[in-house]
Formats: sequence, C-alpha cells, structure tokens
Amino acid sequence: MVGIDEVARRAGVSTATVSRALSGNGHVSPATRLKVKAAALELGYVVSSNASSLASGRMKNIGVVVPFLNRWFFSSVVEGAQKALLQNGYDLTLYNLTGGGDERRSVFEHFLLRQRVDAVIAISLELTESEVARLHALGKPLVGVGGPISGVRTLTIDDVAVSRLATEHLLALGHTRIAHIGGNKDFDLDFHLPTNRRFGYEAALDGAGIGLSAELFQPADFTIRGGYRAAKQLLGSPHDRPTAIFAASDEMAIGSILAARDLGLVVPRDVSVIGVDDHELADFFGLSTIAQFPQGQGAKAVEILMDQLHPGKHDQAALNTPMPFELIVRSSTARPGG
Amino acid sequence: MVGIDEVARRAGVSTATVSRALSGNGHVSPATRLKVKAAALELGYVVSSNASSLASGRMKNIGVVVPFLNRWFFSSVVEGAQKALLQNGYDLTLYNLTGGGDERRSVFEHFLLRQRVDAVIAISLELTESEVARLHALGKPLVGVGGPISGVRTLTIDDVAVSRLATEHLLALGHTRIAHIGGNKDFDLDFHLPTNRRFGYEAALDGAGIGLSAELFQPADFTIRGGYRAAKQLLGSPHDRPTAIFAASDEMAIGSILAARDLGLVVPRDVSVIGVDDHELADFFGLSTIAQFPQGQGAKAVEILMDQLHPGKHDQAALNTPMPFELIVRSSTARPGG
DNA sequence: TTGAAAGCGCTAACAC
DNA sequence: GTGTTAGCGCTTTCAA
Repeated sequence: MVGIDEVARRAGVSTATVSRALSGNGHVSPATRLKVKAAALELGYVVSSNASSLASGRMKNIGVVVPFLNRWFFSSVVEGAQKALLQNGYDLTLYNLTGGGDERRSVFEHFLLRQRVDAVIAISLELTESEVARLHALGKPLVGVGGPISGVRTLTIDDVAVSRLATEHLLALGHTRIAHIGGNKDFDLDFHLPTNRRFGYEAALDGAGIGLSAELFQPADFTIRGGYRAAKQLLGSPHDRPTAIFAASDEMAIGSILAARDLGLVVPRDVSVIGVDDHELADFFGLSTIAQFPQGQGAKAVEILMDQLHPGKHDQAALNTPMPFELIVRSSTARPGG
Repeated sequence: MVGIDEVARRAGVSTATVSRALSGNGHVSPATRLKVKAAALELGYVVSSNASSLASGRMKNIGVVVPFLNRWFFSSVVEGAQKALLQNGYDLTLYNLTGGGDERRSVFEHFLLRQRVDAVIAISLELTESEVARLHALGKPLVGVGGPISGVRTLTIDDVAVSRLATEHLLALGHTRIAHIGGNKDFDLDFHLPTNRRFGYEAALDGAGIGLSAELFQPADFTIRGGYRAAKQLLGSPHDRPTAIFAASDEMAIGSILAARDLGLVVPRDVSVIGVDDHELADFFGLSTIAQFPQGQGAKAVEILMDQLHPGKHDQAALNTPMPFELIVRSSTARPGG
C-alpha cells in the first residue's frame, strides 16, 4: 500500500500538505492541490481510513441498525441511506438484529461502542430503555426512521393522516362498510404504527358519521399470509360483508386481494382494497395504496446526520419536515357494487 | 472514552497485558485475565477499533458487495453473513451497487481500497475485468456467493443439477409437455445462472427421450410480473398447452400460478408449476420448489473467510463443498390431468 | 500557504 | 507470564 509520505515526496510537499489537499480541510494553494491530486492518482493512493480516523476522530462511517433485512420497507430504507452515504464518502456498517437475543445484546454492548461509527440510523426499531441509553451514551448523532424511539428524532410519515386519507378515499367512493386490517398487539410492541393507523381509520369513519364496529377489524402481522387470513375472516361472513378493506400494509392488502379471489369475489366489483406502502408488488396487483418513499426516508436520515456532523457545510435540512406520502389510485378500488 | 491505560492501571498490569488478556492473543495467566476482564467491565472499556486495526493490520470487518438489496435472495445471504460475522466479532460493511454508474465505480476505486475490510464477499455479481483486478489488487481474501466471478472461489448451488431435479420431478409425475421460464439474455450478462438452469432442464428432457421445442421456452426477468407474462404466453396457446412449467425462480413460478388462475386454469389439475429458491412466499402459494438456503450460503462464505483469516483457528472448512439444495413438494405439482 | 513534529490508542517485538 | 517501547499512517496544532 502506498502511503501519504510517498505522495508527499512525489508532489514535492510535506505530508501535512498532502493531507490538507486531499481532505479539503485547511487551505492549500490551487497549484499545490493539483500537484498533490495528480501524484495521488498516479500512485493509486487512498487514505487508510484507520489511520485517518485515529488521528482525526472522524470515522466516515455510519451504523445502520435494522430489525429485519428481507422486508421491502427495511431494505429500501437501507438502500436509500447507502446511496446517500456513498455520495458523502461514508461507509455503511449494517447491524441486523434478526434473531434477537444474544446478537442483539452484543450489537448494543460491543459493536456500536468500538468507535467505528460517527452516527447511527435506527430503522423501525423499538428499543428498550437500556438500549436507548447506550445509544445516547455514545454521544453520537442518532436518528430513527419509521418507528418511534423515545427521546430520538425520528423520520416517519404521519400514520394517522395516511390512514385517514386511505379511509377517506373509500368513503368518497361511497363505501360505508369499511373493514380494517391492522397490527396485532404483539406487533404493536415493536412498531407502534399499527395503532396510529387504526386511529386514522377510526377518525375518518367518525368524521363521516359512521360508527365503528368491532367485527370490521382484524389483526394481522403485516405479511401477505396474515392479510389473507384476516381478509378471509372478514369476507367470509355471510351477513353484512364489508364492501371495502383498508389494510395497514400493501402486503396485507395483497393477501386480501388473493383471499377475495379465492372466495369468488371480484376486486373491485365486490370488494375494494387499499393498502399502505406502494410496495414493489402493488403495481402488479393493481393495488390502490398510500405510497411512502422509504428510500427517500433513508436518504433524508443521512442528510440530517450530515448536517449534524458537518455543521454549515450543507444547507441545514429543515429538521421537522414530515415525510411525504401520496394516494395512488389503481384498479383495486371503485364504487361499491360498481 | 476510557482507554486501555486506565484499564491497565485499574487491574494493576501493563497495557500490553490488557491487550493480550482481552484479545486472546498471547499468553496471560488465568488470574490476570480475570482481573483484567473485571476491570474492563467495570470501566465499560471497549477497544477502539481504529487504534487496534492500525496497530495490528486487522480490521475485524468484512465488506459485502451486492447488486440489489431488496430481493429475497440477496437480503437473505446478507442476513446469513451478518449473523455469522457477528458471532466472530466482525462488522459487516455493506456496498450496494444498485443504480450502477458512479456509485459502482467509486465503490471499487475508493471505498474498498481504504483499508477498512479484511476480506470481501461478492454476492451474485458479474464483475468487469477491471473490477476483479481491483479486488485482487487488494490482496485480501475474496469469496463470491451465487454468481460466477472469474478466478474467484464462488459458493453456489449446482444450477444444472437443480434444474434437472426440478424437471425430473415433473417427468416422474408423467408430464411430457414441460415448459421452462428462464432468464433472458440481458439478465444472463449479470448472472449466468439462467443458462445453467436451462441446461439442466434440457438435459433432463433429453434423458427422458423428449425433444426440445422452442415454443416451450419463455424468457423472463426473475420477477413475479415477468413470470406472469411469460406464463400467459405459454398457457394461452390454444393448442398443445404445456401441462407443467418449470420456472427458474420462485417469483416467476408464483407469477405463473397467478397467470394460470387468471386464465381459468386450476393448479395443479390443469398445470403443474415448480420453481427454485424456496422463497418466503412459496409456502403460502403451495409452491413446489427446489430449496436453496441463502442464509446458509452467507454463513458458509463467512466460515471460509474466517479460515483464511485465522488459519488453524477453526477446522478447515472443506473448500469445495457444493451448496445444498432440496426438492420440496407442495401442492402446485401433480400428475397431469390429475 | 506550508512544514515540523507531536500525538491518536493500541499491538507486537523484544526483553526480562 | 508480563513489562517496555517502538511504531501503525495519518491529522493537526504550532511556527515559520
């Protein structure tokens, strides 16, 4: 590996100047900078991140903690964050908590502590108090995406508004018997969002002067399979079948569409279905949905961290921008009986 | 941050001894080791990975390069690798090439070179010659998973055997008009496996004395949507409709099942469908498939790297173990007309 | 604007 | 088995 001193010699300057020219910290005359960059390029020099980090205290590395990796939302957020980090010259170190237990503990008690990251992004994570404490003890910037972490700045769509919008879309079409498939209590512990989505649904019905009825709610686990089961329950009822279903995730909505088909119902003629996410499969199934943009959320998280890490370097990101969402109407929703 | 010298003072030993006791390198008396560990725990000491890496040349970090993250196979491999790395005290730094172009170049020309990783795992990546050259220039262990990299040890299932097995399953059930949905040429450039899967299919038919016919092959892009389109083409044919479809991925197989349903065909009565992967949705759709175990592949890649990084520490992993696969029969395959 | 030199916190010879 | 000490390769005062 070629080191900084070789570059210095080649460029006829000191190592200090090379460091300044390449990192952009401190002033170097344009001429020198050019010489140094040329020398570095010719020699194929790349800084040793360890030496640089040790000397400067900057790691150029962000830790990203996720509870799962093989779910659309999580991997999309990571993808968005990765791309943004790359552009800023940062690495992304991934900590996947799937499996829980020991792994989870060692991530918080060991891995995150070894001075390897400048900041942490926690995705849809419900953390214990001691975990939050450890994170704060790091003394490093921390931002959450998609899930509430007590005392931590979190990027998330307004779940109440999202589900209200979805429900209002159905109401506007003329539906009055609207079922909801949302998170069950177990899930709630980890995400909290199911509850909020339920609130929005209830608020919308309320606003339309429609009473809630318990048999129009089914809990499920945010998967296609879970949505399928829940929808079968709702649609199998011989009396007063709902004419529309609002599922708190696209995967559950897709499960609902499949359940409807298996019951011989035609979507949207017999039942309308709307989800939340704009999952990659939503388009294929013609699913109406409220899109959220997880990659944008990942990128935004990075932007905020960069602001904190390099104050003044970027335009200060508005710290309380709510994340955008958008109703996308496809072919799974229509007027009842239409 | 508490440093090694504080621990040394607290334990009444030198920093060298602390280093030895904590890292397990070099000999320390059991009594001393205990004292040191206790002191470290009390003080909440965790080594600075930078200082450690700089001094030792070991990064305790593996780079993982993936072309996509939000596909089941990739995220599963990463998950498996992550878990195995964690157990070995290693971090995982992720490089996602999605988007290609600039990002891709900077990963190879910058990020991987800054001495941050001890080794690299490349997942299903078709690399250019110059990229392979750069990787080799790192002088670090390198292992591929699921895709062929010229001159690099790669972990993969035997695609020919896999597709032969799938096809033979259909043949054994009595099918003779067996269609195949495989990769198209564009995809081939990146993966190569489609071709191999097609070979196995052809070999199996050949072995059964059944001639190939061009209209029984449809290219697709490994997604549900692609499989759906391809299957519509195959099953929509008014004459000599195939009685079975072997799709080179579960996602395409699921697309085929949905296409069959939309055409009014019943699976498996009118058409049998088999895929490859054992995707998380396979079970839900009752899909017969050849399972591969991506998490196991990720874990295996780590095992091999650990062997190379710490010779003698682990049992030498047999370097040429082919990755396992397994026929899983569910309800999407049956005797023709059954 | 540039150079000299003192560390950053740890590991690994080398001595004892 | 343990301590002493010289770096690892860079960044950053401080002086010039």
